[in-house]
Amino acid sequence: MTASDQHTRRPTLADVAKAAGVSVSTASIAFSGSGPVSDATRERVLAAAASLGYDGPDPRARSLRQGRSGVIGVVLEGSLLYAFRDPVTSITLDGVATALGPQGAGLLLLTDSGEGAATIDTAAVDAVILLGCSTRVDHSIEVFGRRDIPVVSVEGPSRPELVEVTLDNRAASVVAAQHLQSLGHTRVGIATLATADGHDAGPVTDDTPIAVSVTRERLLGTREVYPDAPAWSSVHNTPEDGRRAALELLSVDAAERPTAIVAQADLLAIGVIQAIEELGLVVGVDVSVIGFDGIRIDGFAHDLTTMVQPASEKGHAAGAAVTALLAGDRPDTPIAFTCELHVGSTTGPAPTA
Amino acid sequence: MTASDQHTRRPTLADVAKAAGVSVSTASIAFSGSGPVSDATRERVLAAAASLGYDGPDPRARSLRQGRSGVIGVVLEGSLLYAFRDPVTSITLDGVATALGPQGAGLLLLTDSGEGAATIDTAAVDAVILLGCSTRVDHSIEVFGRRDIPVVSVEGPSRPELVEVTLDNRAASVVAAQHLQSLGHTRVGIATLATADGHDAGPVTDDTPIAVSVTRERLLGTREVYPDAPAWSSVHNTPEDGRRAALELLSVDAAERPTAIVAQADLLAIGVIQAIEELGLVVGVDVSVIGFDGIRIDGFAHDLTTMVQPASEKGHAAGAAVTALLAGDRPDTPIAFTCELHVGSTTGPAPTA
DNA sequence: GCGCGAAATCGAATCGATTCGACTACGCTA
DNA sequence: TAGCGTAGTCGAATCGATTCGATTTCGCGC
Repeated sequence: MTASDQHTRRPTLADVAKAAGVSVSTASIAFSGSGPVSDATRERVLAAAASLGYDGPDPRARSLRQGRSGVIGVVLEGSLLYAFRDPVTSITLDGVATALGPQGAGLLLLTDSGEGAATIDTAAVDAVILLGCSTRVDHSIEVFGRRDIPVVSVEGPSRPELVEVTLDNRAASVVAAQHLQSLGHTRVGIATLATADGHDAGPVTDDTPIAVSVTRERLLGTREVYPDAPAWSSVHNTPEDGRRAALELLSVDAAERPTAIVAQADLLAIGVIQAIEELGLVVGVDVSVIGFDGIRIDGFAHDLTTMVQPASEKGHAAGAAVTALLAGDRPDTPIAFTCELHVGSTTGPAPTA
Repeated sequence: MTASDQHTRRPTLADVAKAAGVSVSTASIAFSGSGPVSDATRERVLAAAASLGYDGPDPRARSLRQGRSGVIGVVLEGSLLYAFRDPVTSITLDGVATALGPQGAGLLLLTDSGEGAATIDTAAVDAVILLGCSTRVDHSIEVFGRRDIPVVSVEGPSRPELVEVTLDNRAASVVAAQHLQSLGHTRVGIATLATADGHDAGPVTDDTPIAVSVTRERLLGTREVYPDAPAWSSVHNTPEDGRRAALELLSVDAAERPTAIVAQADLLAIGVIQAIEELGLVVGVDVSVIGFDGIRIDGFAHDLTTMVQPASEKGHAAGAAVTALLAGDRPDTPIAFTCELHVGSTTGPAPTA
């Protein structure tokens, strides 16, 4: 090593140790605090570090040696744009962050879509949280299993080796449907979420394969009450897609037309309401609308009837589960959450005509 | 190593190499594709890997050796909850992700708030993108500089060593104010974003120190046209905070009352409108409202007058800048974006009374 | 005054890959 | 047939820390 190298190269712990006149192991201890060091030594090490411009151990080296990176992977369905457009995702993620907060683990965003698939198995994560993913991630789950990386699945795929955080999607959908039933509705239409990542929007029959568990469970719940209800799937959880679905469902003879629409998500419901109004119909009178999620939509004109889910708690539970798993405890699984019916002004008695 | 260890321990590249009867270096090349290998050898290595359940190189070891982790840090202001509640953040982040997409770099979410501060300097990131951060991250920027970690600041702090992606916040705010001026408004109130992370809401005078550059620039722009306009700062960019700000600004004698309110963000504007309506006034008639951002608010009843900013492009530029920096190119800085005035129905002529 | 345990420090092994330089063998040209 | 370039392979160094076991030093009780 020449003198000029010393200017170029970033200082390492070895340089600091040499400058402080101690061994590398002692310097390491002085930084990490694991093990006994005299105050004098520690100060000497820290002083040497400061004068060399050393900012602490290289995280890469540290994580190799310790086998932990301090990073939790969060796998989202589809693109970030659509993932975060749904407030439920943000709120859940915030719950995760708060549960993880104290340790200050970083959250690494990953998606289960095409390109990212290379990354998802490649990332240096200590644990993984799947947020509403489809069966597409099955392969990755196996890889994580072989690597002893704990996986928490929030309303995602179900497998024995992973910890699940669940919502009573099916039961809640039954409650929602019964609410409509109690109002006298007999003809309802269903606006579903995506059946599988990358699939086009279109009619959903009993034979349609559904890879996304949330979509499947909510549909099954509704069909328990309304077995023959026509359903139309969307690609994204957005008002635009909900609007399109509603237009499809409502474009039939007036005699056949649904008097109520079950939307599998509030964002879809917003679009459904928009479509109804475009058709010159009155929401809650001509056509009732019930959503799912219970998000607060700022400045939204209607008080949406919906199944309110505890998104923040869900995220918090997922974060806590990760913490437990990393500590060696295996939490009881599944960790189940339930929804509550909120009756707003978008549902009303079935029109008598 | 005993036989039982082989069952416990995860296989390493060395194990694979031994099983395939090749050297570790050859096995490495067979996996990474860097360097010549005969097809026969590669197949033998891959077969050995498959039979041992080896899923590719350990990312920790790889990143130590290569000095790169494939992870880009994204530093957000405040908590994730509030960060993602603003659609601008999500959209920008998605822009970043698309620009980074092909390489499949992961995005590591970091916040500049208290606890995370330990993490932010500790994370193994190849580059960092600051999204609208305050001066609080100044120390971290220095650390990144010493570590040769490129930093891109999107509407964040400005320093010579970092690449900046900017918005014409000040000029756009002038345009917004001039729009009100052209409508005859003389008394306007300003609902600002947070002046500094952790600060309480309250009046903003010329002496108030403002650590968040976005807040400062937009305020300066408005004050160029309306030097004496009273301003009230919020803590979070939410309708609730906007509503409170509006109630503060409007709770004066009718003669003194602003006929228009400039909100520094659309989410604030929504709350402002809500407050106006609560007071029994008519938006766009009694009190005009202009926002900033140009987000589409699903199902929102009003067509908000606002300065539309290219959030996605901003994110994309930031991602592209990171890519360039990592490739060794230093992009021209700052990379500047401009806003456009969208005139909706929430602004109208100043009341003549 | 002797011995013992704890505190402080050190040297060396280790984490699991990538990469560099060296070596072999082979095919091609003159 | 001698010479040369290249594809293929290997061994060893390296990335920068943490951690284990050993060694030294010191204080204290008996």
